[in-house]
Amino acid sequence: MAFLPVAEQLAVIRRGVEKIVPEQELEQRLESSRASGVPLRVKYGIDPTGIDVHLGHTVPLRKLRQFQDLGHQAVIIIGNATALVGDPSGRDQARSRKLTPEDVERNARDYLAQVGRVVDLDRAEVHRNANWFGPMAFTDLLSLCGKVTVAQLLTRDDFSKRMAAGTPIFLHECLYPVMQAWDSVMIRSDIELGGTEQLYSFMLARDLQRTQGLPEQIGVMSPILVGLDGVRRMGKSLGNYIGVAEPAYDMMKKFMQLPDDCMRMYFELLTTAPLDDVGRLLGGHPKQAKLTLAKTVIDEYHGAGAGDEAAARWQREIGEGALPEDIPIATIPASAVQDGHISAAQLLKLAGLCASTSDARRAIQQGGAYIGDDKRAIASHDEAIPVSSGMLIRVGKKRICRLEIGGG
RNA sequence: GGGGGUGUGCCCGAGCGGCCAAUGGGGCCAGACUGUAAAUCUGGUGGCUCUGCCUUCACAGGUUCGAAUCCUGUCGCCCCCA
Repeated sequence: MAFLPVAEQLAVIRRGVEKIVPEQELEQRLESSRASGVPLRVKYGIDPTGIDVHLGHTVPLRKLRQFQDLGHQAVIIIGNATALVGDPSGRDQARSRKLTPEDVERNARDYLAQVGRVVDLDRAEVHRNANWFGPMAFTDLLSLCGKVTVAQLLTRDDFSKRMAAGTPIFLHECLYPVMQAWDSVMIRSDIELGGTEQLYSFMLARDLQRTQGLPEQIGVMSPILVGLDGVRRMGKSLGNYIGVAEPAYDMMKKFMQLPDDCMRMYFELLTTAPLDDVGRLLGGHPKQAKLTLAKTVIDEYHGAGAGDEAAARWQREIGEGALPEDIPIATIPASAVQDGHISAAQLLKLAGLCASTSDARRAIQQGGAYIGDDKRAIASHDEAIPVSSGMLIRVGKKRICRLEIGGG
């Protein structure tokens, strides 16, 4: 296939990209690729530790797809070697559940299935880095380490910060960037995609590629997508993410809770809407803009029309306070009911709306617990509530269930 | 190998023998307001058979009428020396 003129390619590539290093080389590389008709090899790697792909991951993934659509070769690295050692950033979790090779492989497959929603896997190369790290002898590893100095490692932002803060840095974590860089050597990447925090690893890859007599890769770095809290990066452990596999309505609810300030970034990184249009939209009512944002992204993952449908439901249930479509059923044992009554705090706890009776007492005391379709507030924790199957119980705005009185 | 620090509730961080279920901040929850945004205000944030009782301050022992606070040991982390 013929490549688009370089200027047009650059326009696509630059959108939503924070940093390209080295900037000038990208244009040259695109020129020579177009002249020779050889696609560039565009690398994106991830460790299959967790399995929920969220919108934060899709930022570089979308970029990868864009490169594919421009006719370049996507190369996905599954870090199944690195994943086995344990994720350096989540130390507590890494310790509590050690991943087995089987876990990692299952995660990898699961992960690829989700990635397929963004990237065209039929046109992508997929490599597992255990293929080259597995057979590597210890002496090979040593010689690889011989190419990197500790001072270099410490220039990394996160390491130096942790040094300063006195938090532990484990030796194997130091090897992470080295391994990642070696991946680039092995697959001969021309371009690597990732977040800006990857700068160090990307540059290290250039060093290693140079020593191996290979062309040096260019880093194309996306900004970090902030999560739903609008402050920290989107991440699974922070619980502030929207997963690509989530139901449309769940996505909708989460989008509508997004702080207004984040909308521009989300539009730029998660949609292809022309930025001029986005600017106009953001000039209007923020709620309208947010709806548009949500619908655009939801349509992408759930098909055209899914966004409108989710938005309509949101308007009904949240905007107008109608009852949710899917109210969970909470079963409480008949033995807990006496003469058709049960004490309020017990009820909330047994129904699973409150974690403990103490918690339930607090909720009631603060006027946040309601019963019945008319949302009557419960007055006191020891109030005897007449219960029957089918009655509604709620705590706050989000916790709701329908009661079912079971046997036993 | 030696020496010195440090370990508190979801997180950060006070407390350093009784008045400590433990100050403060963040987060989170509930109420008001609202666009289930932000900002703001109020209250809450170990458990229970709740005017009281029980279990918490790395872990295990000990000293005391009484310990998160003192002692001993174990473990983790940090720093310095070799």
